[in-house]
Amino acid sequence: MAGVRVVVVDDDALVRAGLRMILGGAPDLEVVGEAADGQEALDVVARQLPDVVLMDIRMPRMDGLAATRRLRERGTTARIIVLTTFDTDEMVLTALQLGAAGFLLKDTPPADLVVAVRRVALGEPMLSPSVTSQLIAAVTRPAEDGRRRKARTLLARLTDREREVAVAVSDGLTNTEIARSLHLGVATVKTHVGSLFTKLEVTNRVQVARYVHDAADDR
Amino acid sequence: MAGVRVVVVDDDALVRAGLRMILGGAPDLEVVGEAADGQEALDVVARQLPDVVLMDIRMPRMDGLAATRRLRERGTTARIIVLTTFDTDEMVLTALQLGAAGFLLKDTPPADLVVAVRRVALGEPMLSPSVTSQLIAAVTRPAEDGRRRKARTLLARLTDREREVAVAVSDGLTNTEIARSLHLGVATVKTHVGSLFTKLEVTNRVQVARYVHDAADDR
DNA sequence: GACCGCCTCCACCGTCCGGTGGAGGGCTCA
DNA sequence: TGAGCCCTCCACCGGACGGTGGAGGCGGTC
Repeated sequence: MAGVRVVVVDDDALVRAGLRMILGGAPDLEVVGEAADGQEALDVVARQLPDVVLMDIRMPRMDGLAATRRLRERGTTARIIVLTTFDTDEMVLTALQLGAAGFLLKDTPPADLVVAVRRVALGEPMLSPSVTSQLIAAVTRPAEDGRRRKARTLLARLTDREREVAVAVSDGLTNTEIARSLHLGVATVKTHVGSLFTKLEVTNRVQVARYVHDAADDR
Repeated sequence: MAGVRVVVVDDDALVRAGLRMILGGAPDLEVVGEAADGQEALDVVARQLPDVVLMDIRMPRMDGLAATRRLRERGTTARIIVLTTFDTDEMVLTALQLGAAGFLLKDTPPADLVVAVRRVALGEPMLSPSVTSQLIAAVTRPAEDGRRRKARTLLARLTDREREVAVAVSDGLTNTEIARSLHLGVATVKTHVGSLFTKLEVTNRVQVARYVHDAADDR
């Protein structure tokens, strides 16, 4: 198969040279371009259409995150690996939300860097261990959990039909609207809603909505 | 340095044998115990005090997730790698919340498996690429955001009093209860609620609750 | 001082909601 | 073949909700 075409973006010429040397050592990788800031990066990527972009964050003119956003907006097919010295929570989440496929620290061993480029080129993600840890921490977040778990367990006790009705209720539909949307009689809907009140131990539909939101609510 | 002591937990003897062979091939790894279900795992881990536990999920008697929870509750120092064939969203999150240090699919190449055990022994996390992807997806979630922003801006347009009422409404209080809790007449509450409907462009209080939840909702 | 927005409250009225007590059919499982 | 659960639907009723059109006071601003 053809080699993986890589563009290196970093404001430090030494870093670029280092990366070029590391990646050049792998026969299946080819550095097809360099850029010293985000602005240049946009041009080079547009010209070279690389498979992978190694993108520093801290750069003059346009930083790596902004450049990543721009590239994504332009519908680039290049996978972007953000490469930086620091890994603040903010940055990691932002970068991933902007569509970065990888997030590596600059202390990544050369061999791992090569592996990362290959993997990302194949569409797999690649994160440094500490970044993975942050992600886990962000996802785990035991907060709220009490209420959320309670909501989940209570909702789990509902029958399928009741759960459908509960969701409809929490969407703000009236009984009549729910009946229409589920192809039921209004009386049936009322029965289900009544069961919801009993099972969830609430007295009105807003509280049902609370449960549904708590249970679903993101994390 | 001393070798990494590993316990293998899987109900399939063939799988255990395979893992033993793979890990045994690495001079710095040593399989010091096996278990065929979660219950056994607790015993073996207590006796061997391994550095790393490779834990299958689907097992009779006690599954891997329950065993992981138990081990953590007992304050084990062993790092646990969950090893499974499937990676449903639920499982991944649950496992990580229970304190698993790794989550690998059973199709992980032997070499990667060895690397994973070493890394986890050092306290680093190790996830299969597809698991990492799920995590990123869970964290990214660009959805909601639009709705959330909209909710925030609309709520910002409310007067202070209206916002108080909106919150009360979203807590599931009736107009009468809101009146009592804010020391107002019921008529006043009704007026405010009416304004809420107009300003938020909704027709009932459940939808008001949605806005409040969307705007406040955690992250 | 006149205007304007916010807060407070009132009356009226139709609709929807929530509570109660049913009934019949389908399903599974003992 | 019952018993038990779920789903479907009915009737009745009081109270809560939602819509409309007000009124008065209070604090700003032009």
